[in-house]
Amino acid sequence: MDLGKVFRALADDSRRRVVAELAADPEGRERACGSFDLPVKKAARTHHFRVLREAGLIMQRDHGNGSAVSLPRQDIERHLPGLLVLLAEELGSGSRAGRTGSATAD
Amino acid sequence: MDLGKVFRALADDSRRRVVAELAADPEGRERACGSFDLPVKKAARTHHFRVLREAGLIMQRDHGNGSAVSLPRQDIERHLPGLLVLLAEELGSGSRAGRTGSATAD
DNA sequence: GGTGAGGTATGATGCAAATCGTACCTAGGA
DNA sequence: TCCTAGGTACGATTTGCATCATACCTCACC
Repeated sequence: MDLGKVFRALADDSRRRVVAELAADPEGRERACGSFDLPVKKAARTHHFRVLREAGLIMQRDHGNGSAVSLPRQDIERHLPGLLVLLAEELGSGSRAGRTGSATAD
Repeated sequence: MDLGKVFRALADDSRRRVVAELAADPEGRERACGSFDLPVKKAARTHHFRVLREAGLIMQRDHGNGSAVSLPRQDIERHLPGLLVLLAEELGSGSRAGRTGSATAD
């Protein structure tokens, strides 16, 4: 697992958002690619999913008509322990502060 | 602490190397800025240190004549638990095992 | 005071990445 | 069958970033 690819993938807000939303689901369910509310057009979205895939941060399953992504949690937790929690936390604090009294500005 | 800045900072090999080398020192000592063997000129090195500083990944102390950097370990461990271990590990495995052609980085 | 080494600031340049439009493909429903 | 919706492929454009050369600054040392 290439740390360079991983960090480059996560450097982009849209891509980080995708992984974070997947990580924030306690059930770890698959999500349709179109279900992410990204501020980009279709082509760019496809591009982002490709970058995430090549970094090993998502798995993509093709339905022909549509496709869905999910998180290889075991792989990620083994190679990048703590990362998913981190991303999920950022997501949470972005829309609402839920941390234990630590209001220190990020 | 801005995850975007952190990941963008760590997306660059030279910068990741700096943090990794600092993290790999069990003593957590300060290091002179010039003591890192980076394949770039002075100006680019200054730039990299600035990016790392603004991401909160290093502290820089100025001597007028020279300057030294160190790791705000507590801060990093609190906000990004596990990161330093990860980087130090990459450094260790990178120098021994054949990484994909990164020795020609210039 | 002069010199040299280490850093920084600034402007320019080249490359990689992000985005878009468009064309195309596949599946499902009218 | 035709139409529509979700994805992908490809080319073009733009933006951001890494890098450099150069000039300047600050200190240590002679």
